[in-house]
Amino acid sequence: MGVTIKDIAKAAEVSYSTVSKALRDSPLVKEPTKQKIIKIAAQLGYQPNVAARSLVSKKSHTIGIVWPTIERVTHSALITGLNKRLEELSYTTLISINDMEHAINTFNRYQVDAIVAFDERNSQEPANSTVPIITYGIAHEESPFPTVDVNRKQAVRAAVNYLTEHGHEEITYIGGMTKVDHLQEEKVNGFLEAVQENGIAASSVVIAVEDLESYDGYEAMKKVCAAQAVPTAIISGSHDLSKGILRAVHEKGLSIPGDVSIISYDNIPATESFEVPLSTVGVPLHTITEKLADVVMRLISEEKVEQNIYLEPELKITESCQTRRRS
Amino acid sequence: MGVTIKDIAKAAEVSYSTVSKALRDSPLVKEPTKQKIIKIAAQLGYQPNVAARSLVSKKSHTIGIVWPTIERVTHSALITGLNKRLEELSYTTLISINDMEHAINTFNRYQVDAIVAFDERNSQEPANSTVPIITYGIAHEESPFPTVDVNRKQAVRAAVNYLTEHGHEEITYIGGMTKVDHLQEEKVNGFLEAVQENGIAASSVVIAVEDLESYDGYEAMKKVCAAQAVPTAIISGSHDLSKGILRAVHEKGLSIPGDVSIISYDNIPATESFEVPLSTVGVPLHTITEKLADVVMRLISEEKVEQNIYLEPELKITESCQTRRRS
DNA sequence: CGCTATAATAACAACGTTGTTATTATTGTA
DNA sequence: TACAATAATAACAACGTTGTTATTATAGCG
Repeated sequence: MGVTIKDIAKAAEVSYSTVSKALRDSPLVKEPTKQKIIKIAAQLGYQPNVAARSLVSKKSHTIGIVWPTIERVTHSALITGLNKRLEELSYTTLISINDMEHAINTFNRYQVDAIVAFDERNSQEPANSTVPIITYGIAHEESPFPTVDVNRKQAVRAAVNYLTEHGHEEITYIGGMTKVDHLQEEKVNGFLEAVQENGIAASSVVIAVEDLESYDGYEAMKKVCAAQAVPTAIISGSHDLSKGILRAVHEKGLSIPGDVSIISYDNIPATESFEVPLSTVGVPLHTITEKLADVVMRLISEEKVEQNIYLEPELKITESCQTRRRS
Repeated sequence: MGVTIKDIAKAAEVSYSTVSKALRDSPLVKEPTKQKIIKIAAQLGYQPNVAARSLVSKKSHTIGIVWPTIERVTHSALITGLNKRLEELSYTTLISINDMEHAINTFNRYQVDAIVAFDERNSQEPANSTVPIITYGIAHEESPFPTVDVNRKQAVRAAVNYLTEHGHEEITYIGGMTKVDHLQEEKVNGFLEAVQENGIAASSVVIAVEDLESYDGYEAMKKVCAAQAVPTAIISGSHDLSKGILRAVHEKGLSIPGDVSIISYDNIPATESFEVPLSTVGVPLHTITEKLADVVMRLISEEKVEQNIYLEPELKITESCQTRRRS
């Protein structure tokens, strides 16, 4: 029951090949004819059949996204953003929440033009995909695919450096520490390296949290407050953790930044809606999606792409930080 | 560079139409020939081209899911489950995180066989889709589409009834109450109706929470504990809220079910991993996805489908509830 | 052995679109 | 006015697959 170019051709009293050209805005069609055809197409509610189109063009104008961990909220905003950006570039996204191999099979059938994989454990085997694949996560040389990587280590280092330069000598990092999640591990490593280099390793602490939920931050911060020596600055490993940390600070009656300065790692916007607008360090979400879409487009047009693409984090300081007098 | 049936035909020295039949397991092909073709197809890593297939069959074997609110975690498990079920039925899902209208246009181009909409505010206008649409949410007669609805009101009523029958006379409901979210409102209404009918309206309380996160439950429960008269039973509006409620109870040193009985609304599994396995009332996730997939299949094969399909909740009582002696 | 009935395979048209080639209409120029 | 050059449109093939029809190979039987 779908409207095809043949229906339009009949209505406009031209051949269907003329309709095809008119709708693709070809200069081979006279302007008035073109206008007439476009108008009729709109009236009939014509939607081009992607199957037919991709069959002949060998392009589907579709990007596959592998996202096996749909429950992880952190990535949701990322995918939403990427999807929006790709729509702007008139690509459609096909999201698969299966494992890599299964997803690639599906995507091959659909002849997607490229695949973006959010699978953390980027598989070592080259996974026989006929189309370019790009992964988001931790870059390493052996990866068979180009990778876009947020430089998390650098981000946390920047936060530590900033705080040290502003007189802080007791800094506590609250975040995930499981070896499994490399993304979290990188941040911790950045912290440890930086405090070492700045000579404040002795007075610096890492508090490991179970999960990255708001409540975990809350509990961790309560622990921190209970200790005899409260640090002068906190670095939080994620946006959600920061929410909990703020609650704990609030309950304890401490002031920010009077008693404690806080910098939160994140790449989500919306940190401004907090009671205290948080200082943050990380790559803006917009930058990541922009870059991912950009690389995908380059891969599709078969341009060369660097193996590892690092995005540099930005340090955004607000009133949640203040300079510390040496005591 | 993709492998087509013609490549297989050449390798197997048969015509391509024979290959097509062999791969679709047609009885028109002799068994040994069939086996040979299937083997070669596997060797070459053949994946049928969906574009070509759907062009000729007018079926895409693809289901579109409209999910504009990708950030809502609650639905994630639902979509993951639905996706898995549809895969079993050899359908692929196309998830769109755009608004209904935009999504329908995309889906029309892709010739999806049906659309499942998780958009809460199910639009009144019939949205000119050429394929059947089914919505998940609150059923009402005017909706232009068939709707699968969890009977939330009934669920909470069942919880209240159970508790009343077991001697509880002071019950508190903790949950969302904004008029905007009908899904939450229904539960509250169920509670209010039931306490009224059971004649315990005077001693029953509704605590409204801002959001449905774990922390909101925690805060609400702390408020409850602080009051002079602690209720003998709590009904929680969601799985996440329950997590926070349990923390608060734990902190306060109350025992479950000794001091307070708890029933949690939810349809997510994994409540068993809690310290105290919670009593729950709701429709099992599995039942919902099963039903949704079932209805979708019926719609595709053009069978008649009821306008509103109600799923009856199940009350699952564990050791988090106990009978209360009248004081 | 020769013929028909049937099994097995091959050839072909169609799905809706695009790019190329062929045809027809229009214009410019001597 | 006649003829080429060019503009506009139409016709056609192809993309990879499926369902239908046509052809060829095999078996059954008198």
